[in-house]
Amino acid sequence: MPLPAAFYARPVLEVAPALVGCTLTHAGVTGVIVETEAYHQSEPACHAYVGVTPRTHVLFGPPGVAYVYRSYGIHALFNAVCEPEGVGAAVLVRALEPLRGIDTMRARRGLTRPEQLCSGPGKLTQALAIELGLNGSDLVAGPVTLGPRPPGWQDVEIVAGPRIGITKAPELPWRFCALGSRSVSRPWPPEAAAALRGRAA
DNA sequence: CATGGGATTGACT
DNA sequence: GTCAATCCCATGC
Repeated sequence: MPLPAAFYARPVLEVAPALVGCTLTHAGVTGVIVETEAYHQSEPACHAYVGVTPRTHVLFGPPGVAYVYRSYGIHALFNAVCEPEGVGAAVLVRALEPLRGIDTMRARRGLTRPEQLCSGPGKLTQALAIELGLNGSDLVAGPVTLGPRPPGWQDVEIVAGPRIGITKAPELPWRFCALGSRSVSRPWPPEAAAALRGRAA
């Protein structure tokens, strides 16, 4: 069963870490989310910061809807719209661990190693065949759906750090990663690496 | 209507 | 480490 729309109708800073460990499914393949970032209209790194425009109106619409946009003219980036209707906010999904349909992902990406198939926001949309036409689509009815944490991911440890690749509001620790995953887009913040070293091997 | 800047990736020095 | 590719759209004249 997909996550219900009410899951997304909460503060984006609650939803972003809650989505780590959950599944993302489209076009025959599924991955487990291991990295997310939160974006909110109150801070300038968020596209919704400029208010309602043709580009951002999906962000201000009902929660539980996909926001897909083109980055650097090349890549599609996938977000889940959050907060009640009228508030512009979304969670960017930055990395997955492949779970089902790995050979399909390999064919789409032209790569073999599982940890490289979805280890970045532009990579996972390629592996899942998520394109701009899915902007505004319903994440409960599909075709893109998110599901609850599968077995083995119930108690995933989550670490927070600064967001990646932005120039505005870079200080906010609004990036959330599954501690220990090798499929994240960039290494964890230093504190997280220290936490990893501190645990039993 | 012209311009400039990205929530990135992969190839190359 | 550096850098180009490539396109949508917000902004300003």
